[in-house]
Amino acid sequence: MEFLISSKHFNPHDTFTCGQVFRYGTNQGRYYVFSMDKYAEVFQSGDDFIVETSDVEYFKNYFDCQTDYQQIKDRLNKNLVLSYATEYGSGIRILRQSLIETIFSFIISANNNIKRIQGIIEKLCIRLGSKTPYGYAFPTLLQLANADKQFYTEIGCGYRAGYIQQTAIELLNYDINKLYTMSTKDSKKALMNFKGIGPKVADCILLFGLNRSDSFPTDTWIRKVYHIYFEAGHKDSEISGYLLELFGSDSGYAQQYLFNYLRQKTTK
DNA sequence: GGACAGGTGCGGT
DNA sequence: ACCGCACCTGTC
Repeated sequence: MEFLISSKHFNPHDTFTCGQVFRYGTNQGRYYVFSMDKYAEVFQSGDDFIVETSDVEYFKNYFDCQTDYQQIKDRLNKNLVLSYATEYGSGIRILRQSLIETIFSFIISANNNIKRIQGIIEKLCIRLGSKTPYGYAFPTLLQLANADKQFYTEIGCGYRAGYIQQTAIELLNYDINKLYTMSTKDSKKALMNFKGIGPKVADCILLFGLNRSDSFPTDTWIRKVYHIYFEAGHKDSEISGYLLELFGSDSGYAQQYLFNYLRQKTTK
């Protein structure tokens, strides 16, 4: 089965390469992506992209199809830097991902590079996840909690091995649904009680796993953006607070456009 | 071969 | 609260 997304505010390259997701790739001109135990392929057809998947409803939500990106861009474009960034990454969508997958993916991402993160997550899926018709699923919480620390070391998690193992076990006895109903601020505090989740990782989980667009992950790239285009010499917590105030509930979108803008320009 | 990666935990003020 | 520092390890 398949459905269409207009290319006006979407393309898979912008969306997948702006750092929010790790299990994607290209094959013969098509993009493919995994999410938990689900899978989709994306390819262009005229002015649209076709999403081919066995779970249409899941991926319509995943690709944030009910959000009006024109309105978001109109608001953000009042800021000069953002007007360049939204033009540059016009096809970015914020993916509505699974909470468990974002929690563990972003613990792994801390002080790590994307290539290595992808390798670790792939091994994680192959060795712990269930087999599906198209590949291996991201492990369930139970599968993650049943693996020991040595396993996580073996697949290359380094000093994060203990964080992952501990957090998986603690989450087993935690009512994860609370995170959906709490305020963004309280959810962030709750997330930061788990090992391996600091302010940056918590913001990523809020934005990508809990759909809280009123969070602004401040990483090395955003720090650079801020110091180049906004002001110099501020601490992370101040940067995050300032940008959050500036962009409000559009913060998450602003963050992705800015991240993409600087990273693509400086790594090419 | 050393610095770098989408930071975090920990101990010391 | 707010620093400063050590930290696994593949990749360049």
